[in-house]
Amino acid sequence: MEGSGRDTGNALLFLTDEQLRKGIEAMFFAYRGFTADPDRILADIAYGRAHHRAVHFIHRSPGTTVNNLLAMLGVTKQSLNRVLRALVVDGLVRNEVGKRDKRERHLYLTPDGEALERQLSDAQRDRMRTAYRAAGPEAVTGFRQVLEAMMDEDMRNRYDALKDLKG
Amino acid sequence: MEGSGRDTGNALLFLTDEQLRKGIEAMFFAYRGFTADPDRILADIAYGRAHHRAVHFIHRSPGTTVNNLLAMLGVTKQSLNRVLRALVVDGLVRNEVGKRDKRERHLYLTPDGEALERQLSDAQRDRMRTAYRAAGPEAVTGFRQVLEAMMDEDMRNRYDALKDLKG
DNA sequence: TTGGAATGTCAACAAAGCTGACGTATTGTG
DNA sequence: CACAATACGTCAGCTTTGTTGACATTCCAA
Repeated sequence: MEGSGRDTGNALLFLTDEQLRKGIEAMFFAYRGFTADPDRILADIAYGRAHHRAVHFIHRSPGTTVNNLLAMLGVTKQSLNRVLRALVVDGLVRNEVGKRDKRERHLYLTPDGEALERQLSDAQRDRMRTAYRAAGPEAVTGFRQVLEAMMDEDMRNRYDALKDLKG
Repeated sequence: MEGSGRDTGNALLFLTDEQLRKGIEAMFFAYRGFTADPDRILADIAYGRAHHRAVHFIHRSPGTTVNNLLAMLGVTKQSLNRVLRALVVDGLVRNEVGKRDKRERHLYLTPDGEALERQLSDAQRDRMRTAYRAAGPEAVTGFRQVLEAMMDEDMRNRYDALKDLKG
């Protein structure tokens, strides 16, 4: 129960149930905002969040396989397949048989797919940028620290794997 | 383009697309963790996240009306009604006709409902506490600042309205 | 008092998750 | 080589949770 040292008795006041509850509610309402802008765009073209996620991660790692994507998203292949099929039919995703291993299908965004990805991520980044700017660099560091500490072990692994790509 | 003053040219490096993308992905994976523990509990009793949200907000403002709850959750009344009906049938929520306005139904958790709420929020708070402790008080402040800046106007109003209840 | 607004319920449907089963092509192994 | 394992796709059917539309009840104000 002894804190960082220089503080006396109330060093852990930020861990009270009240503070934690506020964090929980902030997380709930903020996530709404986080998805609101892409959701609006997607609704117009009869797509949903599942399509957004697929497009996002294919953009992040072009040539990824269906299995990789499955592991990223944490859904069943049946669920992903439904979404992926629509994206391929609509010409947003290209589906290439593996050269080394012909069982694998490598996924790429078509130019149209890239355009949609940009539209979606621009909207989401705009909101993020506004929030970051309002809060300032130190706040952003804390924001990221708490989020990373909140992830499950395997989620953090997926998150870290993405960082290695370009970050 | 001139920043806080003491920084020179790269004061806004935290606003690069790369940084924003990391924030977006952190938000995605962290939200998974955020809901994971309650989801596990709920799956055992054949409930979902919608039930959790209803129970949470009824607990927060006992006696609230269906309309209040609707505004909080941002779903249609038909969607909420289904969830609410199940909770009432199962004896977790009590449904009281308004005294002043008989059109309104005031919602309260029964003792069983309170017990479930405690079980769910304990699980969620535990994860939050662990994350908060790992990140430290300054990080938590930043975390909350960014989240609040990320909310839509009306979401922030709802969030603020809850803060006023107990502070 | 009567018509409109507010509140809540019932019915039907859609998106997106799930399980289970099965088929097919390909790869790796005993 | 024969056979098991892997990667992917698909069909069928179910659940949760969102949506619209139609409708009953209640309140309030013109």
